[in-house]
Amino acid sequence: MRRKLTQRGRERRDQLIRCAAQLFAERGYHPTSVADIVECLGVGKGVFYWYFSSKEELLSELLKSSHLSLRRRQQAAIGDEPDPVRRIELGIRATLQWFHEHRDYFAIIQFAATDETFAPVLRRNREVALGDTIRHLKEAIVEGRIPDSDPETLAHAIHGVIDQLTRRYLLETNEPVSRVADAAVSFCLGGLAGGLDEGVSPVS
Amino acid sequence: MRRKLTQRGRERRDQLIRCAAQLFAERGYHPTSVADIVECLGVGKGVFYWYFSSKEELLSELLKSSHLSLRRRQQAAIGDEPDPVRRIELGIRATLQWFHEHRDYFAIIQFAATDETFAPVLRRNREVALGDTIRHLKEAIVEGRIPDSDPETLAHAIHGVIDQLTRRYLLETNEPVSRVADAAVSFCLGGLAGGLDEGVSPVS
Amino acid sequence: MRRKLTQRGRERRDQLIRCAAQLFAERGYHPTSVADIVECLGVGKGVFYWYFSSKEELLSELLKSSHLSLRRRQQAAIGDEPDPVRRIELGIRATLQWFHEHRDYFAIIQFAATDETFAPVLRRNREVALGDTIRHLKEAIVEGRIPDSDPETLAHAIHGVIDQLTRRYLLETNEPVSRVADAAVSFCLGGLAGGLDEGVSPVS
Amino acid sequence: MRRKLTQRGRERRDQLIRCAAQLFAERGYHPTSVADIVECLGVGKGVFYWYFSSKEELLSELLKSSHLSLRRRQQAAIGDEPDPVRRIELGIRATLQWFHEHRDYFAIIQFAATDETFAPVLRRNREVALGDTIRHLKEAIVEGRIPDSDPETLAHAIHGVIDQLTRRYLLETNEPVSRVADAAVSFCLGGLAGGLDEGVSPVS
DNA sequence: AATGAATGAGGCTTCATTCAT
DNA sequence: AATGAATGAAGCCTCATTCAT
Repeated sequence: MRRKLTQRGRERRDQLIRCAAQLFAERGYHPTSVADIVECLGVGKGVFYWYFSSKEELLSELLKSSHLSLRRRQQAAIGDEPDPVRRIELGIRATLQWFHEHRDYFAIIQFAATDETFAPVLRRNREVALGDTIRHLKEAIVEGRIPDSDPETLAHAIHGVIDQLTRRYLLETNEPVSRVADAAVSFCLGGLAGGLDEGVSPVS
Repeated sequence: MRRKLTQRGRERRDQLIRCAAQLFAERGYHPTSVADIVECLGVGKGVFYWYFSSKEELLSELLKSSHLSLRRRQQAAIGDEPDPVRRIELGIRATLQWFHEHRDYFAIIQFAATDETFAPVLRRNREVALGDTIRHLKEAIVEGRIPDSDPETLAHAIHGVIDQLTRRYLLETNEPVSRVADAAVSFCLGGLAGGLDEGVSPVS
Repeated sequence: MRRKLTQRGRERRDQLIRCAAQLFAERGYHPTSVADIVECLGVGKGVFYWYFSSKEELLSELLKSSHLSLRRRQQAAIGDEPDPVRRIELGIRATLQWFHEHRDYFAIIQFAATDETFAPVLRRNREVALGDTIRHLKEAIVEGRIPDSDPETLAHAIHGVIDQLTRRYLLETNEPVSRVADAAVSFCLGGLAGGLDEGVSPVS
Repeated sequence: MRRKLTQRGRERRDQLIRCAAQLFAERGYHPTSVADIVECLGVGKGVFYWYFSSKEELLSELLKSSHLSLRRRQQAAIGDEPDPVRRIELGIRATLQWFHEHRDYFAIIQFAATDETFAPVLRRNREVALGDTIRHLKEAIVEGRIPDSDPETLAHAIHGVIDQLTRRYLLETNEPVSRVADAAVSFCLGGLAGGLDEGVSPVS
């Protein structure tokens, strides 16, 4: 399937992914037909199968590229910040910001997670994402910034908080990102006891 | 669609829900056909539509009844515990225990959350679940047990942690429930700083 | 299938026919299910098959009994009127009156006429109805009251006029029966040239 | 559903309508399945839904196009005949001739008239057909060719005669068209009193 | 007489995918 | 690269009918 695409070709491909993302987000993956996708671009069905070998492949590609995009954003936000706890905080904020700008992807990822077909891609994505967080956590533990406990579990917990707050406050209601980010950071760093802990100042 | 059902009828209905739950969990809602469901019971297709007006209705009923079951478990676990923070902890542990025993439901709920069709039911379920948690949180704040911050947000964060740890350690790997529960409780009460905080002892 | 029915049995049977007639008229024969029919009576499906061996049989019975009812009305209206032309007129008026009171049957008969399954019953009914009209016509020709032409054709034409005017003015609009009857009689007796011909006075 | 069709496409569409017409006429609308229709063309089931959005739509289209065809025939037959009574006669003859050549459509229209679903299309068709007849009748009344009475009612009566005689003599028996047409014209112009009225000679 | 339950063929429609042009 | 057309398996659901009680 790997094709060498011309400039125009790459654009078409992206258009297809974008259209699909919107439709998948609105109606779900299964209820969206290939016909819907190409119709939304006003082209024939052949176009779809020129760029993707199947509907599944399209979603897989979408998942991969969106994850790449999110990760780039996180890395840009973190830069070369030396403090690992601060890096975690910056990562959380960047993630929320990214989801705020790409609401469509949230529902799609959520769905893909329920379908064995896409498990491999998602598994890989999550491995990477967790790896990033775990790296920071380990360093923080080594530096004595946070108590010594299982970093993998902590990473999962952090991602859980982000997921839930994203869903609720970025998608359902329309809270400003910074407020949600403050809450997420606060909870992750201090739990119920946290509040806006002084020791961990918000991004200034 | 409300029908007067005989004893036998009610049993059949439950069998259908159970079969469906298993198949939905294994393959997903859309990929599971009504034919699959009745075949798994060895009955004719008409049986399905005698008890449910559509596949959608079956899932809605499933979501409602599983939520009821989970909530009963939580209430039983909490009993008349006077300490609100302790009630939260007991709720978290009961929830994890329940999901451990009803792994099937997790994936199904996860999927339903991605499909607008089931939004109404899930919304109601979540409203109730959050309401329970929020009640404890408010009391805890009043009693000065935890700092004064938005209880709704805290409740969401707690649920997010539970979700994620459930998915990871109860479904994917096979951690003992108590260990996962300890981690969840610890993170929720103390965040990254938490560890197994002394002030909040695990269920003994 | 012929069963000896108790008094109560005969009533149930009639109730079923009446319910069915109403539903058939509203939605059509095929789109009305046996389930609909028994539900409209609030009884189980067994009842239906106790009185009728099939849905087809019900419609056949309905067609037979309604035809009988119409014919009785015509005979009552005609009484022992000696003038054959007048008898035709009285028959036309009685027919319109009957359809006015049994609008439901019109659509049903109309439908049955399009389905080979019911052709035999309808054929018989029509044979009888035509026979009645033809008898009057022949007598009228013999008596020189109307010119000598094919009475069968004339009978068909008369029935066509009645059909059409019934459909239009008794079912779609809500003209008073007498007015429609006047028009039908006038057209049948005098054609376009007719008007309200003096020689043939309306029922007084 | 409007699609841009190629030449080949338009042909397929017509083939489908023709096949359907034949089957509907033979077995009736409901008893004919989409599967029957495509099988009769030897194509896949998808083809049907490429050209029509539903079985209902197919019948509606069929009703519209057949009505158009009949009307064209009538207009061609009437030409620029100046005498309105003569125009009516020519119209009657053309109609009978058309039905003689398109027997299939008669049963279908008859059925459609019994199903509320198709009422809108048929209503429109009939409105048009009646309008044509009424126009001639009004002119005839103005010119004093026929007595002053309600033209709408007269038009209905005429159509009723045509219907009935068509059904009987063109479909059930196999009378020559001209003889049936003579009878229809005669009855419409002169009623029972008519006979083959001298004043209105048959088409010569 | 009557009921709730069950049957299973068959109906309409969708849709991922392929193909000729 | 792209299109309109075609495929046909499969999906959801209906329904006349039968059966055990």
